[in-house]
Amino acid sequence: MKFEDFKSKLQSGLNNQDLIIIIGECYVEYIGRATSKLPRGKRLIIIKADKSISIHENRLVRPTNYMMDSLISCQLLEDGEIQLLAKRLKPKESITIHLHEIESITNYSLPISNDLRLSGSEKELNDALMDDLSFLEEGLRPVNQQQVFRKGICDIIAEDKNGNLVVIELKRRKADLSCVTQLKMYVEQVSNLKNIKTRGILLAPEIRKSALELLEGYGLEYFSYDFEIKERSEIKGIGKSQKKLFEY
Amino acid sequence: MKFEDFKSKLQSGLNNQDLIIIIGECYVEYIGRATSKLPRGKRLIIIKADKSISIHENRLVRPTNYMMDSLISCQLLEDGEIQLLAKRLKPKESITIHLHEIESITNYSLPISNDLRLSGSEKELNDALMDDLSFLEEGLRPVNQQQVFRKGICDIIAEDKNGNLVVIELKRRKADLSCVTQLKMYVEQVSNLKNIKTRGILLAPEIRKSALELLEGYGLEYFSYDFEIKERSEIKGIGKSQKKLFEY
DNA sequence: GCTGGGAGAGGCTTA
DNA sequence: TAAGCCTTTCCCAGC
Repeated sequence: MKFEDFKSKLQSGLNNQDLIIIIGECYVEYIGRATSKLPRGKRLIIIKADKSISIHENRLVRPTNYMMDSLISCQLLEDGEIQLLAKRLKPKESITIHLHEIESITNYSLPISNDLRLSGSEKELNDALMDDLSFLEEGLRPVNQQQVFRKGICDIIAEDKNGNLVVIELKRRKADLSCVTQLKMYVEQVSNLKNIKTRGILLAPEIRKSALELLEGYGLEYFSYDFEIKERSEIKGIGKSQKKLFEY
Repeated sequence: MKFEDFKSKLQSGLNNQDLIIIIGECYVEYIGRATSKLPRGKRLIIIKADKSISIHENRLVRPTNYMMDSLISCQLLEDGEIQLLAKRLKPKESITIHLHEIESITNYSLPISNDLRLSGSEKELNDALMDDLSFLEEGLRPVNQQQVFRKGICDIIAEDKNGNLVVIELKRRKADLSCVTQLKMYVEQVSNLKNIKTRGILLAPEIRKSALELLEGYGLEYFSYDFEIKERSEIKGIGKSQKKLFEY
């Protein structure tokens, strides 16, 4: 494909905010947050209306190279090579696509919409949980949701029937070590701040064995729950899997 | 586009492990780890040789819907609607693409390669650091790299000139709260296991203010460093940004 | 297969 | 803009 044809097609697509699909033999270099080289091979290149660019191989969901908010240009080198360039200032990074052969470039007029409607996010579960904490534990009542602390944001802060503060960390998937350390940190923060005995509850559908051990060692509590996703997320039930170890 | 034409083109692409590009007006439903609905609109659909499928809008690098290792099929409903289905068993999930109009379906013969060569990963920095710990602190010598503990994996364990164990957590980007809690956990683990005074050093190019405060509160240490990425990553220098607070 | 953890994480929300 | 954090995280390496 001639450079002039390629360039005008590309310019037209960029101007119209089309979705641009390029198939071609190329060698890709990235320099920025890291560096990478993608040896010569046939690839799919996608340029979208928001100036995001991505280079895909014929496997995996994620692109091998990509950039958001890029400045896109192309140039013809003296030796006849066509280069497609994507640059960005913050962070400073660049993708250089050495196009040895262009099999096709096609522009598609697609709306720049943003209308995926997702159900079952943690936010929804959080709201559902806040509606009624008592089925987690009798006498538990919410004090605050998404409380911002000096260091981090607690999902839920509640008070139990004995007047203890309870920090609740909600997860929508199997809890791992990081969930436990996260909760631990919040409990420490709240405890220090309020200078009051504070419990910590990790609420997740499942928990990894090592995470449960760590949690128990910290004197925190774990509750399991099931959730069903319909129009709005519903929490089906709470299973108390673990009793508090230390009464301090 | 006629269903039979679409179906045969799709089948051919799947059989040949082509990269398949579909542009069409569609409505997408996802049920699985969450649920989502993507209202009718023109979208890009990519099917790759490894049976990964993704649906893209004309913005963002990441697809709105996607699935790995999917079983892909298509069917014609009685009312004339063409459906493209992607299913998976573990986790059980499904994408249903209601194709109202097919603008194009194109198969591209692309190799199923996996040859991105990335430099500047944490692994590389780790190796570079292990070559000489002494420029971090005089007398510091490595004991173990990537030590697997019961709960988590330490980046580096070293011994300082006074015989104290030193747990080093290396990050290639700005350290946040989770880096600190992660290091804290390792230090606790090592300290308990070996029953010996253990220091913890967080090594990162930058650190967030709140993370530094938390780290200081825990009696851990932070060192900043610069790195340059060439063929192999090189660590340019170590800056001691923070002195140990507690000598316990 | 599960687990741990990095990623050029991306992307969103709020201070 | 920075911080905090969820994600259908994805993806890989190790066990």
